[in-house]
Amino acid sequence: MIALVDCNNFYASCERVFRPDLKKQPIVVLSNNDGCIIARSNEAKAIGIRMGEPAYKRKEDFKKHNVHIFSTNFPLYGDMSNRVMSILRKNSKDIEIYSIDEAFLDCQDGNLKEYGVDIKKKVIQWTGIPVCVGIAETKVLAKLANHIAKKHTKSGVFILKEKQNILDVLKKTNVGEIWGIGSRSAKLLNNYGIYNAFELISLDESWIKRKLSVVGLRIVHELKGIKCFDLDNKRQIKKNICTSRSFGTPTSDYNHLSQAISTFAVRCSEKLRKQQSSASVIKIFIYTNPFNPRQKQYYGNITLQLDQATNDNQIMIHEALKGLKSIYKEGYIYKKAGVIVGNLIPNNQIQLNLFDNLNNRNKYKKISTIFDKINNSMGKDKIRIAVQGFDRKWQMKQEQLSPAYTTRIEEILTIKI
DNA sequence: TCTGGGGTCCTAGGACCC
DNA sequence: TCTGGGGTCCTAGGACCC
Repeated sequence: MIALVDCNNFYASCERVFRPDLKKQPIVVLSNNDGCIIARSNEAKAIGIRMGEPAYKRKEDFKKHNVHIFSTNFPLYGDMSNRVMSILRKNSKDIEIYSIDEAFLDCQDGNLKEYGVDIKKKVIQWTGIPVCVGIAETKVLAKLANHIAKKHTKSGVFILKEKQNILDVLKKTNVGEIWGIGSRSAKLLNNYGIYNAFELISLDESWIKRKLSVVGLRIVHELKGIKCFDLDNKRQIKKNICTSRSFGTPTSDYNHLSQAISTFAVRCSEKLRKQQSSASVIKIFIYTNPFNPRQKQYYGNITLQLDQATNDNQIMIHEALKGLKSIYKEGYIYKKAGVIVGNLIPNNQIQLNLFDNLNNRNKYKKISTIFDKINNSMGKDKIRIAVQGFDRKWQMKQEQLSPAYTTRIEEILTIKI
């Protein structure tokens, strides 16, 4: 059996752990740049605040209902996530950490209800984060079970096992609510008169394959209790890595862009070194604000092949700026920029280039290692390449940032007794 | 009237997830 | 004034091979 443990309103719950005064209060967490609403407490959901809405459109509701607003605080959420996951790891045979706030657990077919309740109790008691648990035979069904646990149970635990029970649930599940069926596929199915999961699994399989490809067919199999997705416990190695940001203040200044792009290139290199791989291609993009119809629009992007796969700060900056130079156009107001590195190769499998004209790669490598050492202990970008800049006028807005309670010693919680 | 059969690799675009 | 960031997988079609 597979259990899906999913944290409730994760980011909002993280903020609340350290602000017990906000119990039962509406909370929202905003995306980078304080742009969109990306997490809501139950109270905020009840007001009708939707996921992904631009925050400025809800300003009045925030005021009217006294909604507490937070900028994203990823160091905090990442750390809280690690705490939750370590508890789950200790309480299961095998675990797949699927995202920052959910994990699939391999669980014995014993007293499942007791198991789920126990996990839920431990996590809330040891971290302060409420979770729900759904248990079933396949991942897709476990997802469904979790959904029911969240919406329709008091205990926050739901076991989806008996055949008749499953069919009843499928009849009440809209196709769009199934994990892996997105809005496009849901619309397509609706057009053919298929509305719920039971109707979906009753269809001819060759038709499903034709319309929804093997991806859809696998989902249908999983709904029928046939396992197609195994627990994946070692997917840490990424195939692409991206660092991109919207700017707090849009800019047309080339220097701002080069500061941003070189900083993103360094971020990508750091992520590469962390997973011990190197990139063979790098893509750079810059674009104007697509939501502003009165502005001249431009989307510039270029992909560069590297002579030899690398994860070095300086080489990556060099290539990124070469790319930026070729796509930059004067007279546009840029809102967002980013760097994507791809064709990632494990460091010990890099193909050397016969015509490599960079004969001091080892020296660069040592410098990057030292950068990591200093920045890991002293703070991000404490030591940096000059072109990354110091004034950082383009940096994102985070006006409602909560303290990094668990990862920065000077921001640790003070308790008065 | 009528033109084979069997492969690989790469890329762009679509669909999906959190 | 004001709209996030980071991923994965699959397919069709092109270009190529014998």
